[in-house]
This record gives sequence, structure tokens and C-alpha cells, in this order.
Amino acid sequence: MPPASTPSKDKRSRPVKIAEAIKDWVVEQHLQAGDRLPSEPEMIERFGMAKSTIREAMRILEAQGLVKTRTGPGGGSFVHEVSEERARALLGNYFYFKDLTVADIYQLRRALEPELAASLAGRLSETALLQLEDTVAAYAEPAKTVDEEREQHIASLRFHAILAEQSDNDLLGFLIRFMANMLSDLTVYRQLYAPPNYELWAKGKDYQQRLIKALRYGKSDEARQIMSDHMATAQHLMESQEAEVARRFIPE
Amino acid sequence: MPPASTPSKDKRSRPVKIAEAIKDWVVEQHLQAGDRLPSEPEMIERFGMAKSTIREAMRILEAQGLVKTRTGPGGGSFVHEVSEERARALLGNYFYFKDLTVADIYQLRRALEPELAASLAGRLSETALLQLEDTVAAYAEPAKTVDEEREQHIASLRFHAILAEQSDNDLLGFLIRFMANMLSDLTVYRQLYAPPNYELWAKGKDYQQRLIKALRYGKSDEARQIMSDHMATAQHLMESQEAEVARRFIPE
DNA sequence: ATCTATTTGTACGTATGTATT
DNA sequence: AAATACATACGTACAAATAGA
Repeated sequence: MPPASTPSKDKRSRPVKIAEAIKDWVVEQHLQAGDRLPSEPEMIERFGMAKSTIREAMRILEAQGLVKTRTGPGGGSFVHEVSEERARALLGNYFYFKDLTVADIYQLRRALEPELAASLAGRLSETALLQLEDTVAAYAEPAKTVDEEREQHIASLRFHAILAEQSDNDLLGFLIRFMANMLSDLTVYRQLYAPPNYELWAKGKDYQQRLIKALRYGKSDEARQIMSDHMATAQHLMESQEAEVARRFIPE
Repeated sequence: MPPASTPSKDKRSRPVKIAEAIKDWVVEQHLQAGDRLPSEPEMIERFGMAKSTIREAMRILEAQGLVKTRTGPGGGSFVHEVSEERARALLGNYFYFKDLTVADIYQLRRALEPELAASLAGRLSETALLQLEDTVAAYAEPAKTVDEEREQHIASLRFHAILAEQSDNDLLGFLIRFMANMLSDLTVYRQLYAPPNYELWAKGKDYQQRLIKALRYGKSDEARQIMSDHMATAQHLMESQEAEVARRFIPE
């Protein structure tokens, strides 16, 4: 047995270690988004490693969305706030291997969307409310074709994304937008014998309009209840269409 | 204005494009975790680019957790299922810039944990139930020191992680474990005038024991209610301790 | 609009490390 | 133990992008 002092060999490659070191350094120095990282030659100097090694390290950080790099004078690498799109894509990679079902997503939506609605009642600006009304206007008429129906479906998901924007809970907001995004990416295999369902369309529209009213007039419990019913209906619609979550990597 | 056919210049660097190309190729070929990617020399050949460029591309995929690379004969790069740890770390990077509050996390926990409990009632194996009981045993006695209390807190979060393991909803499971992890990483600044709260400790223990009973005997609604109360208490405890989410990058 | 200086981006060859047989 | 097959790391030369004069 080796003496306790023997450092257990760290198998991670040098670029990975350098990337970790830079992350730690960023935290220690309290660097913020926009702050400059040392230049390539400086890194080569400070870490005593080859250019290509340093570059691989920067790619790792870039892939994680933590730094951006620019060429030219005044260029270099900069700390960058991870964008929501990037975070969505990276999290989506995880679920690529998990084949989520529509039911899985709706189990969460049914718990979270009503909570969101309730927490926003009476706290939305008139601008936000108008934006919601505009979105609902996109499906004032029942869809005549399958394509049109798909468009409306995506618009109605945008409704939820807009609502989520307004939350001051970043975790809740991110999650709801993540799910709306997953559902937008659905591949819908409509059953041949299932024509567009007018009744469900009418219900969905009605729910969102009533929801806007409840939100505007601060009726928190009402908003929660409407959203809850709305989710139940939406889930039923999805499942009747045998929708499936597409297996692909989400582009950033 | 350039003719429509002019391809708008793609600013992404070559390694990034190669990484994207490989991802697309993996999807097209229906490659699965464990499947082999072309060797370095092959890539150099096929993409007509230098070794360092190819290597940067592989680092990107590796950083996202999508491939693993081994040296030696029979080595090379392989498609890899993104691990939960990796996904947690990557998502954590996003929230590093967002300063979540304990209240934010609890808004979600209060909606999701009861849902999880309800959906698992009567569906747990005896093994899983025993595991839960073991975990609760870790805080059979009230904590005497601040350190001990912290240990118990982490054990009680593990309780929720174990429960989440049992869900067949991967999205719900991931999220609950993600939140439990964030809370484990808390920096707790106890107020000097706030001694360990025996009453809250007793309540928490009681909740989890009653919860196990409800889960074992399939009392779904009861499990939901207990979890709901438990969350309310836990949130109160956290906030009374002025807990804050630590600002650091989550290591994988 | 052109040139120039600065900084990253790409190429390529060689040498070294590592795991399998 | 030696040969093999693979990734890992290095260092130099040159290309491309961009800001500023």
C-alpha cells in the first residue's frame, strides 16, 4: 500500500484540469460576465503547457457556455453568462437518452403551471397582458388543416413561455420554458381516424382567455383552477393524438 | 443585397461545426451509448482537417458529456449517455449566474414533492422502503452540535433523493434530485440567537416516518398531504436559518 | 477604403503516454 | 516482456478576423 501522502493519480486530461482551474479561479476572483480571461500566450506561460492544450481547455469552457472568445485586437476570452438556450440544449442532451413521454412532462406541467399562474395573478404589467392577448389571437379561428393546427399548438405553448418570462423565480421559469420547448419539438403522429377536435380547440381558447382575465384582476385561486383544468385538457389532447417526444439533440 | 443563394457566412469555428456534424451523424445512424466513433486519424481524413482541430471538436462533445474517450488499443471515442452528475453540473452553471433563493427552490419542491409521494404510494419495493427507513434512522436523535445538525439535514435531503430514484418519470426524478443537491450545497449562516430547533427536528422526523407508512400501505392522498406539510415546515426551517444558496460551480 | 497591429484560429509533424494482447 | 494501437501533448508556422489609425 502506498503511503497516505501519495497523491492518487488524477486521470483527467490536462485540458480538463486546466478548465477546472480556470473555473475555480473565476469564482475566487469573483469574476463576472464580461470580465476578461488571460490571453492564450499568458495561459501558455502560466500553465506551462502547449498552445493546443490550452485551446482544448477553452473549448471545454465554451461548450459549457461559460466563456466566449473573440479574435482581433481587444479580443480574447471572456466570462459569459450561460444562456438559457445553451442550458436548454445541454439539459436536452441528458433526456435524449431517456425517452420521456408526454405523460411525464404533463405530470410536471400539471403541478407547476397552476402554481405559476397563481403566483402571477395581479402582478402582471399591462404590456405583458397585452402580449398574452396577442398570442391568443393567433388561434381565434379553428384550424382548417393539420399544419394550421400545429401552428396553433406552438402558439399556445408560446403563451406559457411568455407567462413563465414574468416569473421572478428563475428556476420555475426555466423549467416551464424547457417543457414548452420540448413539447414544441414534438413529432405528432395524428391518428387517421382522429380529425381536428373542435371541441378541444374551443375549450383551450376559452381557458386561456379566462386565465388572462383572472390574471388581470388578481384572482389568484381562480387562475390556479383555470390553469389546472387547462392542463388536464391539453394532456388529453396530446395523448389522443399519440404525440411522441422527438429523439434529437436540441440545437442551441 | 446578395443573391438568395449566397450562403450566409457561418461564424462558428470549425471545431464547433465538426462537433455538430458528429452529433447529427450519431442521430442519423441511430448510434447508441457505447457505439464507437471514428478514430482520430479517420476523422482527420474524413473532415480534411488538422489533428488539433479534430481534438478540439472531441473536447466539446466530451464537455457536454456525449462522448468518452479512451487511450490504448481498442481505444477511441465512444458515444456516451450523459450522466446525471454531468447534467446537474451543466444546469448548475446556468443558475450560477441567477442567484436562486431558498424560496424559489421551495416553491417548486412544494408543488413537486407531494406529487411524487402520491404517485409512489403503494408502488415501492420493500427494499426501497427499508432504504428509506435506514436513512431516517440517521436522525433518530436530535443534533447536539451545529455540525451534527448539518449532517442530519443532508441525510434528510438524501431521503428525498432516494424517493426520487423510484419514480419512473425521469424528468420529475432528475429535478427533485437536482433541487436536493442544490440544498445540500447550501451555505447555512445560522443566526447566533437561533439555537437548534428541537420542535422542528421532531416534526421533520415524524413527517418522514408517517410518510413511509403511507407509502407502504398505498395511501396516496395521505402521502401527498404529509409531504405537503413536511415541505412547508422544511421551508420555514430553512428560512429561519437564513440559508443561502452557495455561489459556486457544481463539480461533476 | 486601406493598412496595420493584435489576438485567436488552423495546420502539421514529432514525441510521449497508456492500455491491450 | 514486447509489440501494437490508440490518444495525448508539444511547438512552430501561417491564416483569418477585427478594431483602430
